[in-house]
Amino acid sequence: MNETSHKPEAPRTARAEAKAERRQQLIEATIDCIAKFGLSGTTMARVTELAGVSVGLANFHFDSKDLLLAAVIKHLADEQRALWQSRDQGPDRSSSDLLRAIVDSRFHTKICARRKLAVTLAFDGDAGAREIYRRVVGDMDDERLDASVAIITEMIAEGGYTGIDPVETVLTLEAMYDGLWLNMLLYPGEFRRTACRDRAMRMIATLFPKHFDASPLAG
Amino acid sequence: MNETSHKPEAPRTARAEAKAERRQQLIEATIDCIAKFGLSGTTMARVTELAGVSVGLANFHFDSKDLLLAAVIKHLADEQRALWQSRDQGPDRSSSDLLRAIVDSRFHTKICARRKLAVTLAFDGDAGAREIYRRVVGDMDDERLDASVAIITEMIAEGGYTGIDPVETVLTLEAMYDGLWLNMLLYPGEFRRTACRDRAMRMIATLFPKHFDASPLAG
DNA sequence: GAAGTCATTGAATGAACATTCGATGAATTC
DNA sequence: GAATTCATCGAATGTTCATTCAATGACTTC
Repeated sequence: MNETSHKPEAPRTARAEAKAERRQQLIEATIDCIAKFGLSGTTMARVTELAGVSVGLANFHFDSKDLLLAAVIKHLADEQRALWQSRDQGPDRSSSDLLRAIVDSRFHTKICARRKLAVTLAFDGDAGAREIYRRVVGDMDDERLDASVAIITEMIAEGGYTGIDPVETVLTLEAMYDGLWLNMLLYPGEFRRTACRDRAMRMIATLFPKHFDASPLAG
Repeated sequence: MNETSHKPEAPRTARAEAKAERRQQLIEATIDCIAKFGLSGTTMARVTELAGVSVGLANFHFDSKDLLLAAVIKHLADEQRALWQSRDQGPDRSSSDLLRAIVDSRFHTKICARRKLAVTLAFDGDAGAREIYRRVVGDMDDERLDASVAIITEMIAEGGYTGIDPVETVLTLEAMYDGLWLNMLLYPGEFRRTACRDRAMRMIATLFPKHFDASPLAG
């Protein structure tokens, strides 16, 4: 009512607000459904039952199951992007601080919630859904990769490490993060969030001993 | 006919042999189907169409879709186990050789074929299928983990590395292998099998410089 | 407060699904 | 070579799925 913003996403009326909430509610229900039953066990009936609404409503809000799934991915990707970009980027931050911030955002509580890991990896693992997934998430992955490469390039220059290829190193590290995610999902008992984050940092410290005081894995 | 073996799996008649081949053929078709359409897009109709047989036949040989999928997992697991156990374990092999053999078997051509990676990770990613998967594969994972821990424990003793926890290190390395698998599947262009194997070895060399001559990442 | 728009329902629709089964002919046994 | 067991087919069955739609009432606009 009192809002005259140009932003299209700003809800102006009570109805628009309720609509956004409904969409959100359905997205959350879909996340829970995928986490519990897998992508192959996720049906409109189950999703809407979890959300406590009728089957028709989901199609009213998202037009089709595919678009609902795309909205779920987008929601997760937006959350990750927001978390990653909100990291402190002040001009006085050292390269090692920046790298640590990337690791921290990768292993943030919000991101590593079991239900969300389950969804992310479900899309990674399903050939059919992978296409939708990559369209929505690909850009962010590239952004983050570029940022990591820049940071590591700087660290190499600072530390005088020789024989290290920045791109190569970043790809290996990203693979390790992904692998830790997978293991958190598969073996939640042995792979706790903070332990995984520390594991990743320890590996980094071993690679760049001059940037990270103690190298707990090797000393 | 001429065979009087006690082994139940030894085909005695032409019929039994043909039956085993049919089963194998259906398993291969299922692998291709999962790789192409994902677990959620894998139907009995599609599988049997790929195999060029009727729908009824798959149920005749495997009783149900679930049992067919279990047979697929078992087939893949057996292949991995065979490859891993066939590594040279002569008494004169050094600890570093043994560790290298484990990495080699993890990144063997047969294992890293795209269609097989797709299946393995599809089961990892699907909440519903994960249960079947773990029942079949869990044991082998544990075996391999224990073997790795033993090797690394020996390497630590030999090299006098301090502050390294063997279990911790093995879990991190296994996570890295898994992550590299995932990336081979997701980005086959950037992540080639041999490059990934080398990446893993380079990381290991960095951790255990006394056991692996050059440490190509850091020197 | 009247007119119009929007959110919601649940039953209806038709496609796709896993599984069953009788029929058929080929391989095996005696 | 007759009897029997087995592998294969494809149509039939009953279920579950995503999607549609007419009906309803609540909210918004004027």
